[in-house]
Amino acid sequence: MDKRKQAKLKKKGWKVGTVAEFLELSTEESAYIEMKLALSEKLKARRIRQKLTQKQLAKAIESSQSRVAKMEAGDPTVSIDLLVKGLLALGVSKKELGKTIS
Amino acid sequence: MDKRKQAKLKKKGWKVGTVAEFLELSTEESAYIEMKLALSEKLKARRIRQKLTQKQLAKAIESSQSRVAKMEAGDPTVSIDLLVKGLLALGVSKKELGKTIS
DNA sequence: TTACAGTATGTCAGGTCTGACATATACTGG
DNA sequence: CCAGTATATGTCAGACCTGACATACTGTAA
Repeated sequence: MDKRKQAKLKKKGWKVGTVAEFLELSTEESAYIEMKLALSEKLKARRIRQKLTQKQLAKAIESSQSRVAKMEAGDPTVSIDLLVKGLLALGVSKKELGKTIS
Repeated sequence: MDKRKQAKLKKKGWKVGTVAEFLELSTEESAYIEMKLALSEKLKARRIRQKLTQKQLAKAIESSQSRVAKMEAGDPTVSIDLLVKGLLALGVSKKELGKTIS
Protein backbone atom coordinates (compact mmCIF):
# COMPACT_ATOMS: atom_id res chain seq x y z
CA MET A 1 0.00 0.00 0.00
CA ASP A 2 1.55 3.22 -1.18
CA LYS A 3 0.57 5.81 1.39
CA ARG A 4 1.80 8.68 -0.75
CA LYS A 5 -0.57 7.87 -3.56
CA GLN A 6 -3.54 7.72 -1.26
CA ALA A 7 -3.44 11.36 -0.32
CA LYS A 8 -2.89 12.42 -3.90
CA LEU A 9 -5.93 10.50 -5.00
CA LYS A 10 -8.02 11.51 -2.04
CA LYS A 11 -7.65 15.20 -2.87
CA LYS A 12 -10.85 17.04 -3.39
CA GLY A 13 -14.30 15.62 -3.45
CA TRP A 14 -14.01 11.97 -2.55
CA LYS A 15 -16.39 10.85 0.08
CA VAL A 16 -14.63 9.03 2.88
CA GLY A 17 -16.87 6.05 2.48
CA THR A 18 -15.87 5.45 -1.10
CA VAL A 19 -12.15 5.97 -0.73
CA ALA A 20 -11.73 2.70 1.07
CA GLU A 21 -13.28 0.66 -1.69
CA PHE A 22 -11.61 2.51 -4.50
CA LEU A 23 -8.17 2.16 -2.98
CA GLU A 24 -8.91 -1.26 -1.58
CA LEU A 25 -8.01 -0.34 1.95
CA SER A 26 -8.43 -2.74 4.79
CA THR A 27 -10.70 -1.81 7.65
CA GLU A 28 -7.72 -0.89 9.80
CA GLU A 29 -6.10 1.17 7.10
CA SER A 30 -9.16 3.28 6.53
CA ALA A 31 -9.81 3.68 10.23
CA TYR A 32 -6.26 4.93 10.56
CA ILE A 33 -6.69 7.42 7.74
CA GLU A 34 -10.04 8.60 9.02
CA MET A 35 -8.45 9.28 12.38
CA LYS A 36 -5.70 11.31 10.82
CA LEU A 37 -8.14 13.32 8.77
CA ALA A 38 -10.28 13.98 11.82
CA LEU A 39 -7.25 15.26 13.68
CA SER A 40 -6.22 17.40 10.70
CA GLU A 41 -9.59 19.03 10.52
CA LYS A 42 -9.69 19.62 14.23
CA LEU A 43 -6.30 21.26 14.11
CA LYS A 44 -7.33 23.63 11.35
CA ALA A 45 -10.61 24.45 13.07
CA ARG A 46 -8.88 25.20 16.35
CA ARG A 47 -6.19 27.33 14.77
CA ILE A 48 -8.75 29.40 12.93
CA ARG A 49 -10.98 29.67 15.98
CA GLN A 50 -8.01 31.08 17.88
CA LYS A 51 -7.28 33.43 15.01
CA LEU A 52 -3.77 32.24 14.42
CA THR A 53 -1.98 32.03 11.11
CA GLN A 54 -0.16 28.85 10.15
CA LYS A 55 3.06 30.74 10.70
CA GLN A 56 2.10 31.69 14.23
CA LEU A 57 1.04 28.19 15.11
CA ALA A 58 4.25 26.88 13.59
CA LYS A 59 6.27 29.09 15.87
CA ALA A 60 4.28 28.02 18.90
CA ILE A 61 4.95 24.36 18.26
CA GLU A 62 8.47 24.94 16.97
CA SER A 63 7.72 23.85 13.46
CA SER A 64 7.34 25.57 10.12
CA GLN A 65 4.45 27.02 8.16
CA SER A 66 4.82 24.42 5.48
CA ARG A 67 4.56 21.57 7.93
CA VAL A 68 1.50 23.06 9.54
CA ALA A 69 -0.05 23.28 6.09
CA LYS A 70 0.71 19.62 5.60
CA MET A 71 -0.74 18.72 8.96
CA GLU A 72 -3.98 20.43 8.06
CA ALA A 73 -4.00 18.81 4.64
CA GLY A 74 -3.70 15.33 6.12
CA ASP A 75 -0.48 14.80 4.25
CA PRO A 76 0.75 11.20 4.57
CA THR A 77 4.17 12.36 5.69
CA VAL A 78 2.59 13.72 8.86
CA SER A 79 2.38 11.40 11.85
CA ILE A 80 -0.45 11.13 14.31
CA ASP A 81 2.11 12.01 16.95
CA LEU A 82 2.73 15.38 15.39
CA LEU A 83 -0.97 16.11 15.01
CA VAL A 84 -1.58 15.20 18.63
CA LYS A 85 1.27 17.39 19.79
CA GLY A 86 -0.07 20.26 17.75
CA LEU A 87 -3.56 19.89 19.16
CA LEU A 88 -2.31 19.65 22.71
CA ALA A 89 -0.27 22.80 22.13
CA LEU A 90 -3.46 24.52 21.03
CA GLY A 91 -4.97 23.66 24.37
CA VAL A 92 -7.13 20.76 23.29
CA SER A 93 -7.75 18.35 26.15
CA LYS A 94 -7.25 14.61 26.08
CA LYS A 95 -10.99 14.22 26.39
CA GLU A 96 -11.63 16.38 23.36
CA LEU A 97 -8.93 14.52 21.47
CA GLY A 98 -10.61 11.25 22.27
CA LYS A 99 -13.90 12.55 20.97
CA THR A 100 -12.28 13.80 17.80
CA ILE A 101 -10.82 10.43 17.01
CA SER A 102 -13.98 8.49 17.57
CA MET B 1 13.67 17.26 27.75
CA ASP B 2 15.29 13.88 27.40
CA LYS B 3 12.53 11.48 26.48
CA ARG B 4 14.73 8.45 26.99
CA LYS B 5 15.37 9.29 30.60
CA GLN B 6 11.69 9.71 31.33
CA ALA B 7 10.81 6.09 30.75
CA LYS B 8 13.81 4.89 32.68
CA LEU B 9 12.81 6.97 35.64
CA LYS B 10 9.15 6.20 35.34
CA LYS B 11 9.80 2.49 35.66
CA LYS B 12 8.02 0.82 38.49
CA GLY B 13 5.95 2.48 41.10
CA TRP B 14 5.71 6.13 40.17
CA LYS B 15 2.25 7.53 40.24
CA VAL B 16 1.41 9.36 37.04
CA GLY B 17 0.49 12.46 38.95
CA THR B 18 3.85 12.82 40.54
CA VAL B 19 5.95 12.07 37.50
CA ALA B 20 5.06 15.35 35.86
CA GLU B 21 6.29 17.43 38.76
CA PHE B 22 9.39 15.41 39.35
CA LEU B 23 10.45 15.61 35.74
CA GLU B 24 9.10 19.11 35.31
CA LEU B 25 6.91 18.29 32.36
CA SER B 26 4.64 20.81 30.80
CA THR B 27 0.93 20.11 30.71
CA GLU B 28 1.13 19.08 27.07
CA GLU B 29 4.10 16.83 27.61
CA SER B 30 2.44 14.91 30.39
CA ALA B 31 -0.85 14.68 28.50
CA TYR B 32 1.09 13.22 25.61
CA ILE B 33 2.82 10.67 27.83
CA GLU B 34 -0.37 9.75 29.60
CA MET B 35 -1.97 9.06 26.26
CA LYS B 36 0.86 6.82 25.21
CA LEU B 37 0.74 4.91 28.46
CA ALA B 38 -3.01 4.48 28.16
CA LEU B 39 -2.57 3.07 24.67
CA SER B 40 0.22 0.78 25.84
CA GLU B 41 -1.90 -0.67 28.59
CA LYS B 42 -4.84 -1.10 26.29
CA LEU B 43 -2.68 -2.96 23.83
CA LYS B 44 -1.41 -5.36 26.43
CA ALA B 45 -4.86 -5.91 27.86
CA ARG B 46 -6.33 -6.65 24.45
CA ARG B 47 -3.56 -8.98 23.45
CA ILE B 48 -3.92 -10.97 26.63
CA ARG B 49 -7.68 -11.00 26.38
CA GLN B 50 -7.34 -12.50 22.93
CA LYS B 51 -4.84 -15.00 24.26
CA LEU B 52 -2.07 -14.03 21.93
CA THR B 53 1.64 -14.07 22.67
CA GLN B 54 3.75 -11.04 21.82
CA LYS B 55 5.25 -13.09 19.04
CA GLN B 56 1.87 -13.85 17.52
CA LEU B 57 0.78 -10.24 17.69
CA ALA B 58 4.08 -9.18 16.20
CA LYS B 59 3.49 -11.42 13.22
CA ALA B 60 -0.04 -10.11 12.76
CA ILE B 61 1.14 -6.52 12.59
CA GLU B 62 4.35 -7.36 10.74
CA SER B 63 6.62 -6.37 13.55
CA SER B 64 8.81 -8.20 16.03
CA GLN B 65 8.37 -9.57 19.52
CA SER B 66 10.83 -7.10 20.91
CA ARG B 67 8.97 -4.14 19.48
CA VAL B 68 5.68 -5.39 20.84
CA ALA B 69 7.32 -5.66 24.25
CA LYS B 70 8.43 -2.07 23.89
CA MET B 71 4.99 -0.96 22.83
CA GLU B 72 3.49 -2.50 25.92
CA ALA B 73 6.21 -1.04 28.10
CA GLY B 74 5.49 2.48 26.85
CA ASP B 75 9.04 2.76 25.57
CA PRO B 76 9.79 6.28 24.35
CA THR B 77 11.04 5.00 21.01
CA VAL B 78 7.51 3.83 20.23
CA SER B 79 5.24 6.26 18.43
CA ILE B 80 1.55 6.79 18.97
CA ASP B 81 1.13 5.85 15.33
CA LEU B 82 2.51 2.39 15.97
CA LEU B 83 0.38 1.88 19.04
CA VAL B 84 -2.72 2.95 17.17
CA LYS B 85 -1.92 0.63 14.29
CA GLY B 86 -1.41 -2.23 16.71
CA LEU B 87 -4.69 -1.59 18.46
CA LEU B 88 -6.59 -1.31 15.21
CA ALA B 89 -5.05 -4.59 14.09
CA LEU B 90 -6.38 -6.15 17.28
CA GLY B 91 -9.85 -5.10 16.27
CA VAL B 92 -10.22 -2.11 18.54
CA SER B 93 -12.65 0.43 17.13
CA LYS B 94 -12.03 4.13 16.69
CA LYS B 95 -14.64 4.75 19.33
CA GLU B 96 -12.87 2.55 21.83
CA LEU B 97 -9.57 4.17 20.94
CA GLY B 98 -11.06 7.56 21.63
CA LYS B 99 -12.24 6.41 25.02
CA THR B 100 -8.85 4.96 25.83
CA ILE B 101 -7.10 8.21 25.14
CA SER B 102 -9.42 10.39 27.14
C1' DT C 1 -2.45 46.19 -12.17
C1' DT C 2 0.80 45.73 -8.05
C1' DA C 3 1.98 44.51 -3.45
C1' DC C 4 1.34 41.91 0.33
C1' DA C 5 -0.35 38.23 3.69
C1' DG C 6 -1.69 33.67 4.01
C1' DT C 7 -1.62 29.12 2.40
C1' DA C 8 -0.07 25.09 -0.54
C1' DT C 9 3.44 22.08 -2.53
C1' DG C 10 8.04 20.03 -3.62
C1' DT C 11 12.48 18.91 -1.93
C1' DC C 12 16.07 17.41 1.13
C1' DA C 13 19.61 16.87 5.05
C1' DG C 14 19.31 15.42 9.45
C1' DG C 15 16.96 13.30 13.16
C1' DT C 16 13.65 9.78 14.87
C1' DC C 17 11.40 5.34 14.70
C1' DT C 18 11.25 0.58 13.10
C1' DG C 19 12.07 -4.37 12.52
C1' DA C 20 15.35 -7.60 13.38
C1' DC C 21 18.69 -9.72 15.97
C1' DA C 22 21.18 -11.08 20.19
C1' DT C 23 20.81 -11.80 24.70
C1' DA C 24 18.86 -11.74 29.38
C1' DT C 25 15.34 -12.70 32.60
C1' DA C 26 11.00 -15.09 34.39
C1' DC C 27 8.12 -18.79 34.71
C1' DT C 28 6.61 -23.55 33.99
C1' DG C 29 6.39 -28.60 33.78
C1' DG C 30 9.28 -32.56 33.74
C1' DC D 1 18.16 -29.40 38.13
C1' DC D 2 16.94 -28.74 32.95
C1' DA D 3 14.48 -27.41 28.64
C1' DG D 4 11.03 -24.83 26.68
C1' DT D 5 8.08 -20.75 26.30
C1' DA D 6 7.13 -15.99 27.07
C1' DT D 7 8.69 -11.52 27.91
C1' DA D 8 12.27 -7.78 28.55
C1' DT D 9 16.26 -5.05 27.11
C1' DG D 10 20.12 -3.32 24.21
C1' DT D 11 21.77 -2.32 19.67
C1' DC D 12 21.81 -0.86 14.91
C1' DA D 13 21.08 -0.24 9.71
C1' DG D 14 17.64 1.34 7.07
C1' DA D 15 13.08 3.40 6.65
C1' DC D 16 10.41 7.15 7.77
C1' DC D 17 9.31 11.83 9.59
C1' DT D 18 10.68 16.57 10.47
C1' DG D 19 11.89 21.46 10.00
C1' DA D 20 13.49 24.45 6.83
C1' DC D 21 13.80 26.42 2.51
C1' DA D 22 12.16 27.74 -2.12
C1' DT D 23 8.49 28.61 -4.75
C1' DA D 24 3.70 28.69 -6.34
C1' DC D 25 -0.93 29.79 -5.63
C1' DT D 26 -4.95 32.60 -3.62
C1' DG D 27 -7.28 36.36 -1.92
C1' DT D 28 -7.59 41.23 -1.02
C1' DA D 29 -6.82 46.00 -0.54
C1' DA D 30 -4.90 50.07 -2.89
